[in-house]
Amino acid sequence: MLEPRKLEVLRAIVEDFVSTTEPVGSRALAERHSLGVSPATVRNDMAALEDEGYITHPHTSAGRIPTDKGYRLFVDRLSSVKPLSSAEKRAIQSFLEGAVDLDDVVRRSVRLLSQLTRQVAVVQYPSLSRSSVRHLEIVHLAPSRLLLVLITDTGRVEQRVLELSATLSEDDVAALRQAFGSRLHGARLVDAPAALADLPDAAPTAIRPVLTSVMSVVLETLVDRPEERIALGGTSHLTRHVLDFPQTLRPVLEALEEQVVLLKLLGEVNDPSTVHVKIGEENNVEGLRSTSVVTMGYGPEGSPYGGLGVVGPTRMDYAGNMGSVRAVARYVGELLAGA
Amino acid sequence: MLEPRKLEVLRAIVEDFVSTTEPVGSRALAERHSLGVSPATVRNDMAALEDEGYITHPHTSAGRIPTDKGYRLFVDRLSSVKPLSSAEKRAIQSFLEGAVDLDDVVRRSVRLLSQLTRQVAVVQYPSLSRSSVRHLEIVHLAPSRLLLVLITDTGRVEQRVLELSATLSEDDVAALRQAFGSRLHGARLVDAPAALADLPDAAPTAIRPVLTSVMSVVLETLVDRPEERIALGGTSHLTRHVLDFPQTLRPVLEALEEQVVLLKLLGEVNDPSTVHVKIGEENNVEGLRSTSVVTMGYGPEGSPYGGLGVVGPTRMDYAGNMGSVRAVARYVGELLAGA
DNA sequence: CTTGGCACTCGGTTTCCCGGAGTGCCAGAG
DNA sequence: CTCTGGCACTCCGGGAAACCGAGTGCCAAG
Repeated sequence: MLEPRKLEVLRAIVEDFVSTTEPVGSRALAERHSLGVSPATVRNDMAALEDEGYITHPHTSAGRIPTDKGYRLFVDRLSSVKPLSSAEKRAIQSFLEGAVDLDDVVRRSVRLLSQLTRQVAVVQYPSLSRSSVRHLEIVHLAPSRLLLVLITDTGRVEQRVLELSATLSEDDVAALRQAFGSRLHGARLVDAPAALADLPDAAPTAIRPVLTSVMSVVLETLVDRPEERIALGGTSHLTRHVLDFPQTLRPVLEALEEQVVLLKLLGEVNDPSTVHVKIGEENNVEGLRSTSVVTMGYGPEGSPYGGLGVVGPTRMDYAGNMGSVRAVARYVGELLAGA
Repeated sequence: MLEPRKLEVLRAIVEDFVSTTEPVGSRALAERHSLGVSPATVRNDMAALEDEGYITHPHTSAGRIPTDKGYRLFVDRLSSVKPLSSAEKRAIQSFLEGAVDLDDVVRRSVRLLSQLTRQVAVVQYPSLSRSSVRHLEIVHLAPSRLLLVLITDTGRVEQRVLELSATLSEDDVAALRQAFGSRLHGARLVDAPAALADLPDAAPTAIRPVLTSVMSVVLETLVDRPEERIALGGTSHLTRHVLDFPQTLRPVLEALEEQVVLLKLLGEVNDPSTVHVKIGEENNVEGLRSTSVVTMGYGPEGSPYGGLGVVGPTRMDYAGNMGSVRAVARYVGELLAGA
């Protein structure tokens, strides 16, 4: 069942099919890969592989193509992540370093990934909930109007305007600024509620009512609205694979337009230690059942900022795409950590 | 050449073709539209319309389809913008009002437009260069590190971190804040250079070097980087029209991925007084030559915030799409003006 | 100017046929 | 027991031929 030659045959089938898009037959296979055996022998192995579910027939008199299970085995045991050339690495680095702000980093990453892999690229903005507060600014727009600006360590900025029932003096605002600033600075967003717990009691009674209403908005912004954003690019690459998507690419495009779906995709496994691959039916997302998804988290291990990856036909260059995803994830992680 | 009946025939052809996607013949046309004449007469008119370039033949024995020129005439003279139902209007309003910040407004507009029109929707973020400063905040992150946060009247936020060679005291920062704040508050971004012109001279010599370097970054952020952003959605609708795009939809998707292209599209005519339509070859953008684009500016007349619109096959429901685009543009304009 | 009639064109569909690629199986050799 | 060559069989894909029908252009008459 795991005889080396059969594995070798499977590898050959995957490689040939990925590069030619055509079902591969025993003769061609025996010729192109120096397996040292005759087509007939290959046929026997193929039959066995088919019995075990690694490959199929589109129809009787056609060559074989890998099944999802076949790809899975290929990814797990037969291929390794392909490192990028040093030229590519340099290109990535310099392209990413040209970014002026977080938005730019994300946009560039998307472009980079989709160009490297020639697939659809997906990049999640650094998650709010896992970041910490670099700065919380409270701006006094008008007597009863405040603007909160939250800046995280990953460069993300969130802002909120809030209308108060009372009017405030500059001193009041300064007091608020001080109260929140001292408690939140450097704190992780998830820890915000704890950090602020004693605030109402500690504050001067005069501003207490205002303070609590500001506090609720602050907490809401920091914690309750883990509104995650996603950037997407390279969808035109999908059209190259029209043949690969039986029911046309409609459902795929639809799925990709759903932020929620993408978040689920990247959220399921976004640990920055290794690349993850979901193949075909393994995807829990209806509509992406005919695609494969290669993802990886970026940022510090254990508390990643977010995830990124590519989506393409199951017939994809796994080794290469995994290499690109890994490389980009690492650079983005470093870049944001250093920012 | 402009006899009413011939125009009527053209209208009928456009309407039928748009709704059926099939070349329309003289018989069907005479039946379905009560023109009061026989198919033979219609044929004569059709021949004339063809001579004048408003319609064509895909092949000898097929019905007629409108040319770009035909659609143009149709849009200009034969159809009027279709107002939305009041239910639709209410839906738009309530959906847009639910937005919590600018990003959300834009995202919702895209979604709204693409759902209303069932086409690809494009929305430009409020242009920086045409907005004015609501607030410029200078935050003292570290002794020699400042964070600038610019908030415009349309709710857009831009931020920049800058490293200084000198270290600053809190008082210095307060002075900077005061210097910039007083001059910029409420100023239009384009007027920023003028507003700041006298600043170096007026400032205390102590902070002058710092001030000029801050100033250059401020100006760069405000003026030199009119980096416009675009949101896009509904691309899956394109797949419905695979038939309409001869060379597959590849080039269309590619064009849509280019921010620059989209900006050009929306930039060319984004005045908020009327809806604009570009049909097929009228588009200067290679790759969108087989599509039509319906656009409109939003915001105050004369100084719009930005533009929005939809992109679809030339065979589209012009009246309906124009109505939707206009309605959304108006609501978005009002919403941002009131913010 | 409009209309009915009519011959003609031509694309789309269906049917049929054939070649070729590829398989599965078997019997013999190592 | 494994590998190999041989061989019959399957079946897709493409090309040719035939057919159908929608639609046109034109003409002669109302």
